[in-house]
Order: sequence, then structure tokens, then C-alpha cells
Amino acid sequence: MRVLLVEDDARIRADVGAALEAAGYIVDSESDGEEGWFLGDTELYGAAILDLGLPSMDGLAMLKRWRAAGRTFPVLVLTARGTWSERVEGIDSGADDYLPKPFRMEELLARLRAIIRRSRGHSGPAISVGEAVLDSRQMLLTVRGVPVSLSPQEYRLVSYLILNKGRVISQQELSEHLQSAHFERESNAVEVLIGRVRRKLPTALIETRRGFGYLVPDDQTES
Amino acid sequence: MRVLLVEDDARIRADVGAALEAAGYIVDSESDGEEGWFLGDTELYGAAILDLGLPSMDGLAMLKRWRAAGRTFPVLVLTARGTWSERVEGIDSGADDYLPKPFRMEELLARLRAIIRRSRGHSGPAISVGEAVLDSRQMLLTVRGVPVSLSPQEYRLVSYLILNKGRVISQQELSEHLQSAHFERESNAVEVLIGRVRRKLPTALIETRRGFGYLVPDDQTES
DNA sequence: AGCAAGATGTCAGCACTTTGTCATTGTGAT
DNA sequence: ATCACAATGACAAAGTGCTGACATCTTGCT
Repeated sequence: MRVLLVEDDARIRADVGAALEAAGYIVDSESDGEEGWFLGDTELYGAAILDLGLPSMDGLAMLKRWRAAGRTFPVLVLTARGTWSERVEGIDSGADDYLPKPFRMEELLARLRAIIRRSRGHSGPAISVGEAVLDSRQMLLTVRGVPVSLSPQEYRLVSYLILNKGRVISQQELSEHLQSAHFERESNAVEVLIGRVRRKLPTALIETRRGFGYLVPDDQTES
Repeated sequence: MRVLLVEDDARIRADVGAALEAAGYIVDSESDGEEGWFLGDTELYGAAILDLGLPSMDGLAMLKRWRAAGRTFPVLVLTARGTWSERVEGIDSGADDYLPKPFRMEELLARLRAIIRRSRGHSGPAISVGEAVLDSRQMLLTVRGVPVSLSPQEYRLVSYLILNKGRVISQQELSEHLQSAHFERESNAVEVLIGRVRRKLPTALIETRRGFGYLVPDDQTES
């Protein structure tokens, strides 16, 4: 994990840098604000530690410019002047956490771990198979980038098949999973549903295994 | 936005609760740890504020049990005894931020805004989606630079949808976040509200996913 | 306090979609 | 060729969301 440290006080920079490296991070240390901003804008960091009182560019200004440019890595702000109004401003400028000087190194590391942990858990859960992409957050299936408009039942069907791609699913299992009360064998609701879905898809996504059920084949290629 | 407040000191509970409500949150106050844990485990909150020194269950234990159970709402921890070791433990237990007593109400609100914003994966004080910009500090929605006049309820609705942009929100979830008491499916209050908001917006911001809920689509930009 | 404007919830009606069923046609394995 | 299974088109019943009208509460102002 690469971490950017921007701090003008040489002593603190050395101490924090050493502690970070001891904790296993790869550290880029920078004393100048403008330089630091450039690094944060061009390199890929897992997190940044930023002192507010910097020469050549104000720390809050750096932060705002990063955020305005779409940089989303978590930022831990350090400051000597711990007035509450400045804290509020720092936090509202897009800082992920705030640490007043002086601080214990253990607390800095704990807060750094915390903001890194938090920044992780937010990648979209999307499953793709062939040309189709299933986004469960948007409840949306797209094929070749084109959204496919599905009814709830249709969506559940496709979703279940894609979630179980590479496995044959019996009509029995499907209709149970669609939790429609009718899973008598004399109903062909599943077949009808499959038909409707296929008509809406531009590609042949769902295969039939006559006598066994249906299948969305797993791609053997890439990832 | 619904917030859970667990704090045994009646005075602080009342003060913080009032400030939160004045800031537009819907607040569930609880004095007992066990009760508070149960609420946090069963209800849908946008955030929780948690006092560490609680009767019947330790605050850190609550937090750990929530995280172990997969509850991910952000938690702001309050404590009177601000030793750094306790801070470290709190943060590593899954707290999203820490606030030592005594504190300014403004700082509590700023930190709460920050952890809520972060938990949604955003870093700026204002969230923009398409031509709309939501400023949670001013409680103001602007579209193409023009402010939109919204009622409190309407604002909460839009705010929740924008905070959760890119995710489909069911009517169930929406109505739980819009008022303190849950109400049943035989009301179409949410639909009416959606209609009113749409009439006030110059653009089509809110999409309907028939059978699933509503969605403010995320812009397909940057990363 | 009293008034007026605004906010919020309920209801009924409408339009449209969804979904199961049935009858019929297609298809593949033996 | 046969036969069981699958696909399809048509239909009806139920479901879902949107809207305007209205009643009830709140809120702000004088």
C-alpha cells in the first residue's frame, strides 16, 4: 500500500515516515504543498496524510482541488491548530479523518487503517458473463452496454441463472426460487418466463438442457 | 435520514437528540445498551451515535457485535475518558469516528455528516449527480445552478436517493427513512411524494424501477 | 390568539405492466 | 415416426405506479 505524506516539519515527517514504513506501507514524503498536490493528482495512492499548515499551498486548498479533480483516496488531516471551527472546515472539505497534534503514533496508524478499510468496501458488485453485465445495486442487466428492461420476475430469473452460471438449473429449482406459489408440474410458468426474457435479450444467453433445465454458460475466457 | 442515538446520560441524550432533529434527522433515542444493540441490529439506520460508557452492555461490545453481524452503518463514538489507547481500540473495533466529551454540537454534526457522506463513498461536502447538486450543509438542492424549493419531507427523499445514487431503493426502505414510525404498504404516500418532487424538478432525476423501487442513476464518469 | 399559506397523508380513478394459464405449434432424442 | 418436453401467442386477472382532489395538520406571521 502506497501512502503519500505531506508535512513541512522535517522532524515529524521523518518520524511519521519511519513509523509508516515500519508498519509496512510504502511512503512518498513531501514537504512542499504544490509538489504534494501534484503527486496526489498523478500517482495512485491508497491514502494520504496531509498537514494543514503548509508552505506554497494551503492544505485545505490541496484537498479541495483533489476532490474537485475526482481523486477519492482517503485523506487524514493533521493540524497543530485544533480549533473546532477548523476541524469542521477540514472535515467538510472532504477529509476522511482529522488528527490534532500532538498525537500518538499508534493513534495515527489506527486512524489510517480505519480510513483505508472504509475506502475499500465500496466497489460495485457487478457480475459479467459473456456480453452481459448484471448490476445488483441498480437491479439492471446490460448487454453490450445496452440496458435491458426486465420485470421483477424476469430479473429474478436472470439474476439467479447468472449467479449460478455454469450450472444447470431445473425448472423445479427455478420456480421455487421465484417464490411464486405455483410450482406444480402442470404449470409452464417458467417456460413462459424464459421465453419472455429471451425475446428481450439481444443475445442467446440462456441455453436449454432438454429434460434437465436451463443454463447460462460460464465464459472460459479472460476475467 | 434515520439516526440511532445510544446514550445513558438523559441530559446529553435530550440535547443531542434535539440538535439532530433540528438538523433534519429522524432520531431514535435509547438509553440502554442491550436495547440499543437490538435496534441497530434490526432497523435500518443511516448512522449511529454511541456512548462508550453504557449500562447493560459495553459500547465497544455493541459495536463489535454489529460489525460481526454485518451491520455497516457508520458509527460515531462518544466518550468522556479520552485516553488514546481507548481511541485506538474504538477505531479498530469498527467505529467510523470518535468524539471526546465535551464537544461542540457543531462538531458533532460536522462529523456525523462526514461519516454519513463517507459511508456512501463520497468525499465532497456537496454531492452532484447529473445537473443536480445537493448541499447537505445548506440543505439545498440546485439543478443547473437554480435552487429547488423543497419541503422537508421532499428534501429528505431526494437527499436519501442522491446519497444512495446508483442503487435501487424500495418504497419500503424509503418510507422507513422518511418518518419515525413505519407505515404499511397500503399507503401510497411515497408515490405521492415522488410525484411532487418530480413536478418541482426541471429534469428527470428519479427513475422508477417498476416492482423494485426508485433510483437516481449514477453518472458514468471518472473513478 | 387568529389567520393564511404550506405541508402531508388519504383516497379513488386511470393507464399501463406483469404474470399465470391455456391452446397450439415446434423440436429433439430414441 | 413418435412422444415427451419446450417455445410461443393470446388472453384475462391482478398488480403497480401516477395523478388530481380533498381533508387535516403545521408553521409562520401579524
